[in-house]
Amino acid sequence: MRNGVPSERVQSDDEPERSARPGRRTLSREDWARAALEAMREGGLGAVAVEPLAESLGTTKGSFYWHFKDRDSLIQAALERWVAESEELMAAAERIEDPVERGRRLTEYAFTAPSGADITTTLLIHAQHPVVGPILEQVTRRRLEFGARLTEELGLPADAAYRHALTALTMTVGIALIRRGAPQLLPQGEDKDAYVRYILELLGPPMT
Amino acid sequence: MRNGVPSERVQSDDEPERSARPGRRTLSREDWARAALEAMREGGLGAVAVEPLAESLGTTKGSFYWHFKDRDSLIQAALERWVAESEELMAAAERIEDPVERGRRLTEYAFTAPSGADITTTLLIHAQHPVVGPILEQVTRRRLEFGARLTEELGLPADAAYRHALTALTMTVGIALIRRGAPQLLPQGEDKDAYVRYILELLGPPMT
DNA sequence: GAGCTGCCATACGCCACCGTACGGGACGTC
DNA sequence: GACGTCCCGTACGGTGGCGTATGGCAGCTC
Repeated sequence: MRNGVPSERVQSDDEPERSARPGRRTLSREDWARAALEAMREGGLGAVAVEPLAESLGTTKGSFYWHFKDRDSLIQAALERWVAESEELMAAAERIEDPVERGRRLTEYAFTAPSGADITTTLLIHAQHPVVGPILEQVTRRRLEFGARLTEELGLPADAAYRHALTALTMTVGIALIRRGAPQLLPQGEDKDAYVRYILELLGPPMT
Repeated sequence: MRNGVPSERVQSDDEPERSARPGRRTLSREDWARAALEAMREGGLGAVAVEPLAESLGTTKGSFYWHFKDRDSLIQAALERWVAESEELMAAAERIEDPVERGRRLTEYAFTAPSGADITTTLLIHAQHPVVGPILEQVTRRRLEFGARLTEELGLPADAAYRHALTALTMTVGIALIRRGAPQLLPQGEDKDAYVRYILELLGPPMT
């Protein structure tokens, strides 16, 4: 979903308008929310700043304050998109029949996805923010329950399943943070694959 | 004016002067560094801000810029204290004879210490900062080597030992972050003890 | 007791960002 | 072709932080 011109009409041909707003004349609330979420992935919550975002969208604050009450409501809108994405992801996982394969794929995804694919870590960092905190908790709780339920299907009792899901979350978050801040410390190249396998083995078969 | 009497002399008896500067007349560079490190533990790197810190020390920026060139050099000084603390901690651990006991104690400490005891997670968050990044990497690398060496003493080959140390770091960091941002998701009360035991078991006996 | 030095207070300019006020262009509608 | 609505540009004031300039007081030194 690149910024594919949501409600556009003509844009006869090429003029790229030299700004980050290809041929559009007006921006929608969703454009702002999308851009905010993107900025958040790349630069954290601090990058969700009205003026810089306006600049990168090739417009001004005037546009922003037309669509939004204030910065917090932009953050809210961006995070609502994220919530939807998260739900979608879980729904997609649900469509994988074999629970073992399902678990393997999810775990592998968590540890190999491009850094910035998921913003849980970023949000955890800013969980004190009044908008971020509640949404983060809600999403994370749902994910944990999802993971726990999935693990129960593998035959574990409920409490062990929750512990397992929590451990997977912890590892995911920890690795994401280290990858962000000190990637030199993580195994590189071929060692990396071995390390991922090691983690998958550590978390993968919850036969405890 | 009106604040805590900077140039006071006697302070006849015990009154703690209600400001953060009990009976002292002048502040030292070390006072600033100490306060900065403390602020960092509690409020992250952002809390290491000259004017607020001055306020909380009962003084003004004038003092600060007498002792330091700029904010970065304060951060540097604070982190140097942290480096020393870290070395000290490892030296203390070295004094525990039995390697098994040593490992157990270290691991337990890592997962039960009061939140904010170690600022690794905080620093990881701000690892892009030119002063933070290098120091963090240096300290973390030394800790990983320390942990790996310790694990080797338990009989593991070098690569497995490093992986183990890295995993312990990852878990520590992950838990610290979740504890900071969404502690409701972690087991509370009595479940908590069971969870800690679970983690210790997961990491503890590296018999792989 | 004059001066020198160490330490601090205060005021200032600068920057980045937030939010508001208000004006004005573009476009559909009649 | 006037008008209203939608959307945006721009200027302004406010906040919080950084760094600088400069003045001044306290104690010591002689």
